[in-house]
Amino acid sequence: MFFCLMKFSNALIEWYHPNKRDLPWRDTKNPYFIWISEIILQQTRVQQGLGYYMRFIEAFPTIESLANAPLEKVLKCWQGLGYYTRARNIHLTAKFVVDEYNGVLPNTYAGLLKLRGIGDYTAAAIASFAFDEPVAAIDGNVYRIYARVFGIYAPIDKGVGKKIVREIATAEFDLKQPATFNQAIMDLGGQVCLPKNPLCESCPIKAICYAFKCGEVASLPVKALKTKVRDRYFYYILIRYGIFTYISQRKDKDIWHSLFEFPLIESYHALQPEEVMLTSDWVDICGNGRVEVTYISDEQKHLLSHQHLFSRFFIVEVEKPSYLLLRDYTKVLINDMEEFSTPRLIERFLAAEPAAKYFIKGVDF
DNA sequence: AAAGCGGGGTG
DNA sequence: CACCCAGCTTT
Repeated sequence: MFFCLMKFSNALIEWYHPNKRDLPWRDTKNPYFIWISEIILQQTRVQQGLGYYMRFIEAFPTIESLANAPLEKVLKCWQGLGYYTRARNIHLTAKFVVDEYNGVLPNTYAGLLKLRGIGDYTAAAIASFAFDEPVAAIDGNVYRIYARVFGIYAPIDKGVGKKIVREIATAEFDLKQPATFNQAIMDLGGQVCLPKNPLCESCPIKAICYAFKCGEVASLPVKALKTKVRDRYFYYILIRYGIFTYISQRKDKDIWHSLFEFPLIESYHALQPEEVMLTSDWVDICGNGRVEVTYISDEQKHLLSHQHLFSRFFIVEVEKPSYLLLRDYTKVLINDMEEFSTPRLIERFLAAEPAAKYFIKGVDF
């Protein structure tokens, strides 16, 4: 048994040294950089996170610079990455650490775990990478690898399966090289033990892998939870009031918390453009004065993992802003829109030809 | 324990 | 189309 336990780590780390990915957050022991990288990489592929990481530490090279920045600047840096609560929490925690801990991040798993936005995995990752604390970091890769290697059929997205994997991960963990072991097993998951069509022939631990030996690779790991997808219909009103438009910031308990958007009419079933323009919301937003609709976009389909959004953009010139716009929305220069963090859906429309022609530059009549 | 939260890559 | 990604927080 002991022999078997040692073999896992040895084979893994022997594979890792010549095959490790060269990633910028691996060149440092700076806890701040490692923390930022781990938050960015939550539910995010390394390839997608790389550019964001480089831009983020360029914009906020120290925890103090992050703490002192306005939230809007942090969100703008996060634009397009998704799970925007991460950006809010990273900012909250930076301020907290600067105020309460003199700018020094906790140097233990237990201390890190108390911070907002840092859960079990992230605390273990930072503690092992930055401080060499011997604690197993268990992410999606690790669940998959142990479920396959040890033939765990308990769903890894439920309590029992997680508990079993945690026990195995603790037993297999290499106490002598915490950082290397955690990096190595995640690299194996990211490069070899892939969710679909894993490269088993190139795997350093295929000889001890239950799933490989029993032909169960495609059936493991087991997942129980299904995310159900909801349809929503978004109709955005891009007001043109001279060189100004109106925007608002999204509330919590919904998608895109804290991001900026145009006045929105939401429906739970599809509406034709004419129907949108007959709603009371339309009247409230556009007012009773002279209104000219200069552009109506095609329906844009925007897919989130848990919602399907069907949306349309209306560009509307108004003579004077409605009471609702004055009361509930912020007047901004159209040319300043790029300063605000917006959902990808809006970012894309603003970057497209119709917006430039009908909204940003205006219409010649 | 389960649901909610983005966006993009991949087969 | 479904599934998944260096998960966390709230309910």
